[in-house]
Order: sequence, then C-alpha cells, then structure tokens
Amino acid sequence: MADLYPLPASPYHDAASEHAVSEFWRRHDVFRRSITQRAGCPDWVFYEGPPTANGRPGVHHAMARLCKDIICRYKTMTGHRVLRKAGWDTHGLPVERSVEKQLGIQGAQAIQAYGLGAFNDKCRESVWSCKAEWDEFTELLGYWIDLEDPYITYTNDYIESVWAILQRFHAAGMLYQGHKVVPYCPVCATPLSSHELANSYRTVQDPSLYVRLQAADADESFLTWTTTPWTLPSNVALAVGEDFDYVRVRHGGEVLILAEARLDVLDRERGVEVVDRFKGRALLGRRYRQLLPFCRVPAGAEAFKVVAADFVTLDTGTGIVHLAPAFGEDDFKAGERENLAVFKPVDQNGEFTAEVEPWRGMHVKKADPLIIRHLEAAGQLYAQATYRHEYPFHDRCGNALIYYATPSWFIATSRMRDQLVAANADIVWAPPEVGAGRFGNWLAGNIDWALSRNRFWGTPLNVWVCDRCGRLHLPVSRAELGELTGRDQSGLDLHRPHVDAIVFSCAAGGCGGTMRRTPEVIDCWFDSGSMPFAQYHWPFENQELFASQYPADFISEGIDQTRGWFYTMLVIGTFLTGRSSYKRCLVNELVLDRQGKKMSKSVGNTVDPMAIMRRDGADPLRWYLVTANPVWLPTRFDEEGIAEARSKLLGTVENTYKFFALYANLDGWTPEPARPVAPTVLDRWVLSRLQSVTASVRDDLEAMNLTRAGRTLGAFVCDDVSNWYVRLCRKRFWHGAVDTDKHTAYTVLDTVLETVLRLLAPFVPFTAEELYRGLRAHGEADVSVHLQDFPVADPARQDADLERRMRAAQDVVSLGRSLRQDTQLKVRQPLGQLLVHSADDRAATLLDDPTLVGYVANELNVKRIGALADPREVVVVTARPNYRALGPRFAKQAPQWARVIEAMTAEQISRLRERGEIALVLADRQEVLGFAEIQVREEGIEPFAATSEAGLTVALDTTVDEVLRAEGVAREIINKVQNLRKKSGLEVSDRIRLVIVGDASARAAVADHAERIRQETLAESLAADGELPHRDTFRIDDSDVTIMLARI
RNA sequence: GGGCCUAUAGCUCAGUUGGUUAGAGCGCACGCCUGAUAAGCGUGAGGUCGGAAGUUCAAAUCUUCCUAGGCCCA
Repeated sequence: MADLYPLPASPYHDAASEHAVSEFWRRHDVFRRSITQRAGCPDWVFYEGPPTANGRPGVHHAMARLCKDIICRYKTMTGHRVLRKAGWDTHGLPVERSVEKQLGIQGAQAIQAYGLGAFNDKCRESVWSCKAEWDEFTELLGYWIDLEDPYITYTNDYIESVWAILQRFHAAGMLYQGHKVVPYCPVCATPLSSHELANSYRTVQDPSLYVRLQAADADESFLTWTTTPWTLPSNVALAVGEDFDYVRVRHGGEVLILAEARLDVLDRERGVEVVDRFKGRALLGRRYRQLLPFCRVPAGAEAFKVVAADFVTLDTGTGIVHLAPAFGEDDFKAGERENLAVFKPVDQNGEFTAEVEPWRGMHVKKADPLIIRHLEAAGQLYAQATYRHEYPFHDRCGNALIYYATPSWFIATSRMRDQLVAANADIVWAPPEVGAGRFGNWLAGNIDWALSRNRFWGTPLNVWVCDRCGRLHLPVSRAELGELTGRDQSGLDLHRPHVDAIVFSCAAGGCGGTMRRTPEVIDCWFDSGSMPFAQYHWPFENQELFASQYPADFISEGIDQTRGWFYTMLVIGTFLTGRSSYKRCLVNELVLDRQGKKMSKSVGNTVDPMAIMRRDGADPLRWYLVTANPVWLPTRFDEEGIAEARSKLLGTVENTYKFFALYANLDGWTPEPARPVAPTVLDRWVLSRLQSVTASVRDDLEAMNLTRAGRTLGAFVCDDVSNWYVRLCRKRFWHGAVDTDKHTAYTVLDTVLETVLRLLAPFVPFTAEELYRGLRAHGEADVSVHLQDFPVADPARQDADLERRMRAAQDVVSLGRSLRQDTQLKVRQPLGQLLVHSADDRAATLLDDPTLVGYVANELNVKRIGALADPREVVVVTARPNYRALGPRFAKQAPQWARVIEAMTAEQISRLRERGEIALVLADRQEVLGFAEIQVREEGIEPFAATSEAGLTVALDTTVDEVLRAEGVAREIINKVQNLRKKSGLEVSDRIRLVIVGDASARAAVADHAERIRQETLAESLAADGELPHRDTFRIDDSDVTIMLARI
C-alpha cells in the first residue's frame, strides 16, 4: 500500500525531483489553470520585457526572470488574474551581426551585394537560433510565462502597431529630421551605434597641434589645440569656459589669449608676460578670421566667433576649444545652440570634397600631415607634438572611426520633459533611488530621441517622402498601403526590401510627385517600448483586451534598462495615454563573479545557469539569488551559496516534512478539523510565529522586497520550526496511540507545514509543490500549491507576549550552554540548579510557565530552575550607563554621569534594585536615576557561573555532588555503549549482553543507574566482569572504563 | 568627465529614527546528539565598520573630500 504521505522522490533535492514536478504541471495544465481559475478576479497586469532569442540565456536572465516570476506567482495566489504573455525582441543590430558572421560577410555594401531580401530572411531565422535553449531555460527555471502566444516584434501585426504609434507622433508634430553625430567608419561607410564602441578603444599617438587664430578686431590671436587636424577646415567657432580665468600674454613678438591654468603650454624661453586677466565670459562674441578659408558660411548662419560651452576643461589644450559641428557631438550641440554654420567637406568615404581644394579626394587622416605643413607655412601653427589617448576603431575592419554628422529622424521628446517627469513621479520604484536618481535625472535632462538607424533588419521607418514637394506621409497598415497603391498589399512582408519598393503618388493637390520611403529602419527600442500596444495589435484589434491590460501594475528588469526599456515604455505610454505604461518597477542589478568582476565571455568567468539547473535543479539557484543579496544590489555569484541554499532551506523544509510523514504514515493520521485539540504553549507559540511571519512576508512582497521576505521565511523554517518546535516536540510523536496531545501535535505541524509551503510557493515552486502534494494530494491527481491562496495572517492567533517569553526561554538556553562551555561542564553532566533573573518581567513569566521551564531544564540538563531573587547572592553586580537615556537628559554632562554610574557601589546597586531608582550626585547636582539610565550586569562567584545578556541574567550552580556525578558517569557510559553498538555494526533494535569494567566509583555509578543503562542500551544482562566480543576502553571522569558487548 | 549605487569577520551579507558590548550564515576550532541519521544541534575564536577630515555629549550610521569596484551616460 502506498504511503499516505509519500517521501520525496530523491533523498535530497536535485534536478530529477524538479523534473517530476514539471511533468505534473504540464500534464495537469497547472499554469493555465492558475490563471483561468481567477477569471472574474481583479487583473494584476504584468508586461514581459522581451529578450532576444539569438543570445544564450545567462545567469542575469535568471535573476531578472525570478523577480518577475515571484511577484506574478504571489499576486496570482492573492486572488488576481495575472496574464503573462511572453515576448521576443527580434530586430536590431545584434541579429544582423550574427548573420553577417554566419555568412562571412561584413558591412553595408556586402549586405547589399548579398541581397537585402535574402539577408533579412536569414535574420528572421537567426532570431530563433537559441529558441530551444530559451525554452529549456524557461522550463528548468520554473518561470511561468505564456510561451504559446507570445508577441514577436517582427510580425506584420506588431509592425503595424508600431507604425500607428509613430504616425501619431508625426500627427502631433513630434517627428522631424535633423542631424546626429555618430561614430562612423569611413571605410565601411557605415555609422556605428555607441554601444558598438564599447570595446573598440585603443591607445594611440595622434598629432597634437597648437594653432593660433587671428582675432578680427585686434592684433592678437586665440590659441587653440586639437588632435584632429583634418577637422580644422571645418572650424566655425571657439569655445571657452565662462567662469575660467583667461589671460592675454605678450609672448615673443605676439599677443596670445589662453586659459591661465594652461600657461605651461607656452615656450618659456620666448618670454611670458601676462598683460591682462579676465573671465572666459569676457571673450564671448569675439570674432576671429577663418583659419582655412575653404568653406563658405551659408546665409543666416553664424561663424568664427567665441562661444561658451560647459565641456571645456583645463586638463589639456589651452582652455579654448576648436569647434567643428559636423565632427563632434559636443560641437554639434553647441552649434545648434549658437546657430553656427555646419561645414562638412568630407564625403561618406572619409575623403575631402572638392571644397577643400588642396586635399580633395584624400582620406582625412592621410591629409593630417599636409594640413600641418600648410599651417606651418602660413605661420598659423604655434607648436606641435604627439598626444597619447584612447581613440575608437572599427572592430570589424580595424580602421579609425571618425565622428560624423549624419541625417537622422528624431522624436521631439524634450518637449515632453515635464510630462515625463510627472508620469515618473507616479511610478513606484524598488529601490526608490532608481526612480528618483538615475531615471529621474535622465528624464530631467531629456534630449530628443534619435529614432532612425541606417540598417536593414528592423521595423522600416514608415515615412514616405514626396520627391517633388517634400510632403511626408506615414501609412500605418497593409490595408492603407493597399489603398495608396491601388493594389492588394495584404500579403506584403512589412520589411525591407519589400516596403522599399512601395511607391505611390503624392496626394497634395496638383503636386504629381512620387512618394518614396525614407530608407532607414526604426531603433528597435521603439519596438519594445511599443509592446503594451503592439502586443495586442492595437489600435486595429483587441481594444477591450488592451484596455483591461493597461497600464501594467508591475514590470521588472535589470538596471541596464533605465535608458532602454524603462525609458521607451515611459515615453510611448505617456505620449499616447498621458501616463506611464507601468505603475511599479522592480529593478535588479547585475550578477558579478566571485571577485566582484563583471562576467564576460572573454574573461571566462561566466556562470552557466543551465548547467547548474540541470544538476541541482532551479530551486537552490532561485533561493540563492533572491536571498543572498537584495536583488537591486550587485550580487557576487558564489556557487557554494547554491549548495548552502539547498542544504539549509530546502534540506530543512524537506526534512521537516519527512519527519512528519514518517510518523503520520505509521499512525495513519489525517487532518480532522472537528476533533478537539489541546495546544501546548509550544503549539500556540509556533502558530503565533506563523502569523507574524505571514504578515511580514506579505508586507515585504507588497513592497517588492523579495530578499527580506525570503530571509524572514528562511529564518522561520530553520530556526523556529525545525530547530525549536520540531526538536522540542519530537517525543510527542513517539508514543503509541493518537491521543489528544499527539493529534494536536500532528494538527499543528500539519498546519505549519501546509502554510509554510504556500508561503514558499512563489520562491521555490518545485519543492513547495512536491511537498504540498505529499501533504495534501492523497491520490487526488491535480492538487497544486500554486492553485491555492496565499496565507493571510490571523491576528487572533498572534500572541506577542508568548513570542517574547519563548524568546526569553531560548535566550536562557543559549546563555546556559555558554556557561557550560566556559566551565567545561558538558551537557551530559546533570547539574542541580539554574537561576534566572531579569530587570523586566521576562524571568518571572518564564518561570510561571512549567512547560517552558521543562524545556529549558531538559535542554540544559539541570534538575531545577528557579528565580534568582537577589543577584548579590551568587553574582558580582556592576552598573553600566545607558547612554541612550543619558544623552538626551544630560547632553554634554552625559559622559561624566556615565562615570558616576560606573563607580556605583554594591550597596547603591542593590538599593537601585530594591527601589527602582537611586539618587546620585555629580559635582553639586543631585539626580534621581532609574533602570532607564542604569543597566545592571552580573558575573558569577563560586559555585555559581553567571552571565547576562540584554538584561537577562542566568546563574548556573556548578556544584557536582556524588549523586549528580554518578548520573553523569552513567549517561556517559550509555553514550559510549551506543557508540560501540554502532561501531560494531548492530541494528538499533538488537538486544545485547553488556559488561562494564571499571573502578569503584564507576561501579557505583553503574549500580545506581543499572536499570536506566539497561533500558537505553537494550541490554538483557549487565555484568561487572566477563569477556564479550566487542570491546573498547574509555576515559570517563578520570578513570578507565572498559565496555564489552555482544549481540544476543 | 557626469549621474546613480556599493565598500562591515577569511567568504556572502544584516545593522531600524546617531546611543558606547557591531550581528547572522558559511568556513575554521572544539564539543554535543544518535528514535528526522547520506540528517540534526551547540559553543568559541575572528572586525581600528575602505581611508581622511568634520558635525555631535555620542558616528558603521549624518556632512565633505579621497580610494577601490559596479551600472548607465559622455
């Protein structure tokens, strides 16, 4: 017959036991039912931030998904319907990259040559290259997400939603074309995104020029500095720091202007005479002559003047920075602000255009030496040297990148700044500083969103431009394209190159032009930020579903999403609905290696979560990641921590279940709610703790503090349930019939286990499920902990006073053990008495409770526990100041009063003890002090050993008289016999014959306790001499005792 | 260079509104239990709280600066 309460499948937690749980979930459709059974309940809306399936899942994904999973499972159990639609981010450069690698080609031209259609087809496949691994990852981790019906950003429906959103931005006048300075590879003729630059910096020597620019209105020159001579023909302004100090110096035969802090760059030998000193702001608006007069200033633009900029530093150069807006982002922004001309005499291959006549057709870097020579000849070069610095290179072709202004489409998000800041104020952030700090600062300094990418695999920018009148039109669907072109476009793939071929005539009256699509694709962050809308094909379908699922109650991602998904979600949601698309956001930090270094493939310190989960299962990893460190702090990943999670939490909870199952199976016990119970103080205590823990865990989960919730729960399971309750209750399960007390014990332990498993379910869903089913299924096929409600604390069962008393009992035990350790009196040696005292009522209430006293006496092996009426009897008392009370009362005098307290005599202390207060004098001042100001400490005197902690004093009578000694020896002998039995390979139930040979005192001890020795060692006979096969000799209480035994 | 975060025992982390005796787990040492046993329990050693200055009667805690690490952005 099968056990009523089956034991876990594996002796200890591993992947196999979890696999069985997974199978159960699949067979009984538990995930789906956990949602459908909450139909009609309030929605708790969750949005999945889409991962890309063409990279392998890493341990940081495990962290992020855990945060989502725990909250979603919790909310489901608290009676919400939590739809969890999966999503996949499928567009973007990483996908293109991997396909280029796979095809062995690189660069825009190579892709064009390969064929855009074929290339994008490859991208579409490549997106799923790691799909199988992701599926396994999701399954192994126990991450419950609806993979059947995910949103996929490359589908036509999704693209239509994105288009519809962008069209609205356009309709609101928020879309415009401008310029953006981007890192650019002139050899590959391709712009790079800034994150592609991350690892491409190298230290190089570049020319470093000091150049003089002749002032237009005086016989003096501005001295500037550059490491990119080729940008000098494009110079349109000089930037200074408004608040920096600048000087005019007579130097050789000339007058130069530069920052005072940079005077060192001048050649001292030519003489340096400072003739004037002023702030940078005095220079603003000054004009100078164009250095290399190749480019013309277009009408309406400014050029060749001094402007202010906050990026000017005094670390290098002259404090006067040369600006070429086409070739530097700072320069470009300053240029926009100051309405400066943009000279861009460099073509897309990085070669000078015809404007720069002397060097036209020459690659800019190659022209550097020629430019230097030219300046030298013209007397404009003050000095030259070389400069070592970091400069970016294209990691594909190895060529130096240049910063280069390219046309780009923007969304004018800076106009929404106030709205964005207001919407952010409504978001609950965990931890709060992310919202207030990093994210808030970023919003406050919001700049327009550069939306377009000159790439291939992405949502095409749905901007069609008339080639005659320049009018824009943004179609939003295949249907609209059909109308515009007069052809059925329902089968059209909304990707390049197919959409590139779509042209239609301009609708503007009498224009007659042709509208063609602008070639860019959209930043894939716009895709993912559109997901609240696009996942339901809004606004074309599912209006009601959308309305019920907007905004999200909860999202959770890594901190790296601050300016990624968190931002794009906020912008798009706020623009379309006036509010953020998410109400709460739980942020998780990176997972670092053991040394606190970032994990990276090249360093080889990555951790493979799959390998861990395939071996140990997911629950140890889950528990470790959540409880090791607050999820929003960087976690140093330590595999030993996983083993600890397994042995500590999972091992303990499983062991507690096994303990219960062992006896409940023997007794055939099942819950009988109607049968009367008689709870002991221990029962009431553990149930009270259970309520307190439940309340605390709920509070923490509501506040998205997963770590504290987990730690509270773990401490309860290990310390309170297993280590104290079960330990002290074991005997209740031993004796025969199921009487009221035994039934009560079963009922309480069953309740505690059942509740704990529901509390644990969101954190360790496999273990909780396996044990919960063991406890409750009884052959019913589809019982699942994940279909239950999350526990609610019952204040009626909470007893704060009892918890406090029990705490005191635990403290007394701990102090008593400490005393035994100090005095070398092992617990096996019985002692006569233990005395307890506390300034408050803890000792008294503890002593009033005979059950608690019994536990303590048993744990400490003492015959009697009593009150320590007058601590002076057994202890030396000292008074210690309590600064917490003294400080506010005496302020500066506090340390002096502290010294008065420390000097109190024994008489004074006992007077304080008796009356609760005492008058003390400092200088001429007399004050009445009480226990609030004075703490009394005790230390033992013979024969008592005493110690105190937190106002609780314990004194142990160390007297060992003949009776106690004999009992101690007897217990020692029992212990040795048991060890010898075990060593000799006997079964626990084997009966034995026993011979104990020792000196007179040992014989006396054995004689006194013969009955007990026989009973505990299962000895049929006990003799003082003889020969038996198994023997050993021990040193007990300073004499040799030989023990022999034989199995009967 | 800027913003945000972190630094406490050998390791991983707690430490409430400032209160003088800074805690836990692991590891280590010693010991206990042997009727939850491929388990369980206890005790102990170990810290000038990253560094420096300041505020205060009192600083791990508040302020400033510095150092190291992380994330994001230039």
